[in-house]
Formats: sequence, C-alpha cells, structure tokens
Amino acid sequence: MEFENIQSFDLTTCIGSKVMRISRITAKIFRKYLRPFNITGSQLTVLFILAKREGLTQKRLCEIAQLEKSSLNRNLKRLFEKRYLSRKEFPIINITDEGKSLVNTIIPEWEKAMKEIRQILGEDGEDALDMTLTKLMTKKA
Amino acid sequence: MEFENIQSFDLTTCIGSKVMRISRITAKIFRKYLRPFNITGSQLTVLFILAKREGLTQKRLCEIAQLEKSSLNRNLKRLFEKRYLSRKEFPIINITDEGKSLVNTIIPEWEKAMKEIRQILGEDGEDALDMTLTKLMTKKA
DNA sequence: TCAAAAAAGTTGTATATACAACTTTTTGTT
DNA sequence: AACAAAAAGTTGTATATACAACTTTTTTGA
Repeated sequence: MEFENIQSFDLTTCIGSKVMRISRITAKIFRKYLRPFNITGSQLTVLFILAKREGLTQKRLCEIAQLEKSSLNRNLKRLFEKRYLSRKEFPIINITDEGKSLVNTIIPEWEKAMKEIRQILGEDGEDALDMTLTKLMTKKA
Repeated sequence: MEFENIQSFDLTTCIGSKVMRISRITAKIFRKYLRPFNITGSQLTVLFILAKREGLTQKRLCEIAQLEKSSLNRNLKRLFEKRYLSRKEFPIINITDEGKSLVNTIIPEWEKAMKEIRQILGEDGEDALDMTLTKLMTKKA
C-alpha cells in the first residue's frame, strides 16, 4: 500500500494538537494553586463572572463564558451544590455570600498562578495569546 | 462585607480562561471536518504519531503526545476497539492497515481544517501560537 | 535465579465538554 | 386568556482529561 499522504505529512504542524497542549499545560498550573480550595478553573471562571456582574441567566452566562449551554448547565449544577451560587428567582442566577467570600480568598492564589505563567510566557507571549484569541473570536463569533 | 480583591479584579485578564477558549474554538473547527470519520482530534493525534513512528509503548506515546498515562490509556482503548491500533506483542503498540488507511484518507480533511484555522490566525497568529507553546514546553518540560 | 524495588500499565472516580433530544418556560398573536 | 411557536433550560450519551490507587511487568541486586 502506498499511503501517499502519510509520507508527506508532518504532525508537528498540527494546530489542534498544539492548542490542546497549551491548554493542558496552563490548566495544570492553575490546578496546582486552586486544589486547596477544591474548585476547578472552569468553575472559578463562572464564579468570577458572577462576582462582578450579579443576576445573570444561563443564556447570558453562555454568551459571556462562550460555553455550550449543556456544558455550562453542568458546571452550574456543581456550584449550586457547593452553595456558591443560588437561583432563588428562576432563571436568574446569583453568587452567594459564600461564593463571593471564596472568590475573594482565591484571587491572591489565582494571581500567583498568573504570575507563574507570565514568567514563562513573558509579555510578548501573553500578547501573542491575546492576539490568537482575538482573531479566533472575531472570525468565529 | 468588603471583598476588596473582587473590586480590583479584572476577569478578562485570566490566561487560563483565554487558553480554554482558544482550545474550544479550534477543537470545534477540527470536529467539523472529522465528524464524518467518527473520530476525535485527540484520537487522531495518537494515530498520526503511530502512522509515522510504528512500534511504541504507552510510555513513549505519553512523552510524545504529552498526555498523562491514564488519559492516553483510555484513548488507546477506543482505538483498539475500532481496530485502528493493535498490540500483538505487549507492550508494543502498532497502527493497523485499517488505521493507516484511515489516516491517509483523513489527512486531506485535516488539511482543510488547518487551512480554515490558518485563514483566521494568519501567519503571525500561527507564529504566536508556536511561540506560546515553545515557551510553555521549555519551562515546564 | 529469584525476591524486592521500580516502572509501566490499568482502573476508580471526578470534572469538563459537546451534540442531540427532550422538557419547561417565555413570548407573540389572535 | 389561550394556544402555538420560539427560546431557554435540562438530560442522555459519549469522549477527554487528571489524580490517586492498584496491578502487572520489568529491572536490579544479592
């Protein structure tokens, strides 16, 4: 068999693989700092959003976090269970005092993670990341 | 309550969130092209590696793909089930003819996905991504 | 050689994610 | 107000991922 395509193929060019690797590496750094709080990066993102802008629906949260609605729905479920969020007046979701307090406590640790990653990326690396995301967001919506 | 930290916090700076978003967007583009083949990007990465370098152990695959061993183990399980990989002489894993054939067939579709992403990122965007990954890999190992 | 130690591989458990299908809620129209 | 249509939210199912704990295989040293 020939398999012409495989011959000329170079797997190190794959953008998908690269992005997944970047994501795994940075996620690992955040996990290291967040582990003591028994919370994940994804959950924290939602808490961050609601700590700044209270009273959002799932729909709005999806748009802000750019998450598929069922993905967000399950993230929220865990945060309701942990009592960091509440939904007393459906469908409006709010952060609880407990949630706010957690966010306030975590921010310094989050800053440590950010500092560690910034030391690796440098200012130009961070700019590069911003450019990448900006381009992807504007073209894709 | 005060929650001083929340006041001054700006969630749009979070590198972790940005990276996760980039990853979700690019993954979605790849999925679009790979769906007809009933295979995922992560599975394809493993097949790509073994299409070029036959006869690897899980250990070596982990190092090459930069995946945690249990994550890889489960990816492999699905590829064994689909008969794209085999392990006749434990612990050496090989791609099957079926697997090679699939990879050969998929490469043109993979190239379409790459083209679509490249059009969004541009050459500078792709360079930026490479820089980001290089920095993360050298510092983290 | 064979027993202990180390390495590799596997399984348990949990979260994240997406797509599709379904249910509930909201909205718009008469 | 009541029904139909649309939107929002939820659940089913599957994959990806990681960490911890466990099992199997390989290596090492006596």
